[in-house]
Amino acid sequence: MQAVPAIAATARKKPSASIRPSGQERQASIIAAAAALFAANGFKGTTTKEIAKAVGISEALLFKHFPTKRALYAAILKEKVSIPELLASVEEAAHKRDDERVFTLIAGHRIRRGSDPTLLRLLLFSALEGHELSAMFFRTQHRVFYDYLAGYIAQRAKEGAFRHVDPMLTARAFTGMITHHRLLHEIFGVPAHRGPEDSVAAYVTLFLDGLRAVRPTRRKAAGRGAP
Amino acid sequence: MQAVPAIAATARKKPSASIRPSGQERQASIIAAAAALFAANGFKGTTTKEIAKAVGISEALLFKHFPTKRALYAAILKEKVSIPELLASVEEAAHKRDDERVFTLIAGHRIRRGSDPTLLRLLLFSALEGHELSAMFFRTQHRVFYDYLAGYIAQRAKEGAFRHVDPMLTARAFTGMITHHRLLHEIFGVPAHRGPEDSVAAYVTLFLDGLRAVRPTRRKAAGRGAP
DNA sequence: GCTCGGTGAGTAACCACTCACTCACTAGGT
DNA sequence: ACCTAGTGAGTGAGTGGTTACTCACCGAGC
Repeated sequence: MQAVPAIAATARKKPSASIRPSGQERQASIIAAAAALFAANGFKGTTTKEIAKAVGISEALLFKHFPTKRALYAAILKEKVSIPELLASVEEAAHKRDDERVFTLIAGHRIRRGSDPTLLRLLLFSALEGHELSAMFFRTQHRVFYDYLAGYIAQRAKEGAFRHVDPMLTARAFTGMITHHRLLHEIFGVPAHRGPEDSVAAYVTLFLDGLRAVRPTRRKAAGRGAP
Repeated sequence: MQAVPAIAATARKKPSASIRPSGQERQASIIAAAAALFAANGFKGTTTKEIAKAVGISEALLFKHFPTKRALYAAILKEKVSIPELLASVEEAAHKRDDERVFTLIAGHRIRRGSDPTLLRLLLFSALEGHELSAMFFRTQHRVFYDYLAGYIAQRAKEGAFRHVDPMLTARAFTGMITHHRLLHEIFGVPAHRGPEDSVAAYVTLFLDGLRAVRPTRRKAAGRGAP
């Protein structure tokens, strides 16, 4: 719904001192404006006329840069959706067996990703609308992310530091804890309960303590009374 | 994308023994067919022509039953999205302080909800596309669900059974653990790791142990070696 | 003078929605 | 028993507006 007037303003027709932007500059400004619109309204909900207006150019020029609407959409997804660069620092922490740091790094990364509403909406829309690139992204993301975390959990369990849990289930559970909060807020409009970053420590502590806990002796119904 | 031929078949023109369906029956069959299409392709991605074809009637008749496409969509959301009936059994378990049962009931309910792809997609699409009813649903859902769970966690912490955690954060974390798994599978096409129901126990154990754990003595980097 | 950034004015297809109309059946008067 | 007026289910053939995309044509700078 929301337009992107800031971008359009940089490209207005000025009869005097006309610094005509190069093809690449134009392409970048088109992608920026279109990404915002696609994120807000989805692929079907966005018209090429709207995009052209937001950039400040004619529809015809839009089709000089991208042969079809779908090609523009694909270019945006390809640009926005990149494999994260977090693995180096995580691997270092993992080598040191610094569980807190491993989980904190991963949680922080997820929160940062989830806090970009444009990216979040773009990804959800593309998945729901069944765009091929979205499926590919998740396959890749899955490999570098969930598989790594699951592997770490399995290793720590073997070393006796964690309880014996299902590693992949646990990796997904941890990720879900983080992203659900962001999803509720960014997509469903539920008010944010805390600042995104200062909840990381709380999540990590809660989760790690669960992983490390020695199973308590079965004490069913410990303590009685109305809630 | 997928048509609903079964429904259409019941309403074909048969010169002999023509049992014309009543208005209410028609209305129900329209809602069923349209819900499947809206869930698959979203509001903007579904045409009234497609819906009429799926039901097996003319477009004109569709507009005799629902004044606009939007009204049909609203009727579907209103029907599909109902407040869950789970609170009675949960309250009983909560009164008995049966933590396992409280969390298991809630987890099971979330999984059952999340396992209906039509409902899940309908809800996500409507939230992304900004339909008013979706926001309302989540406000209601939030009250009866998250608030209750957070209240229970706070109470149990006060009684000394749980550690002192942020109750709302913890309630959302638990819910997120459950739904993320379903989201990955149903929306993003990540293969299911386990059957949905048999992961409940694993989640609950992991989470409850985290809540009950006595904070372990700080032991940074316990155990070394390559992963 | 030729390329490149840029456009106004289209076009065919598609969209939600309308209209004038048919058909099968029923209730009631005669 | 028969006519008839009414009713509700149902439709073919549109309507005006919108959509993605095209094309012939500019004007400025190298």
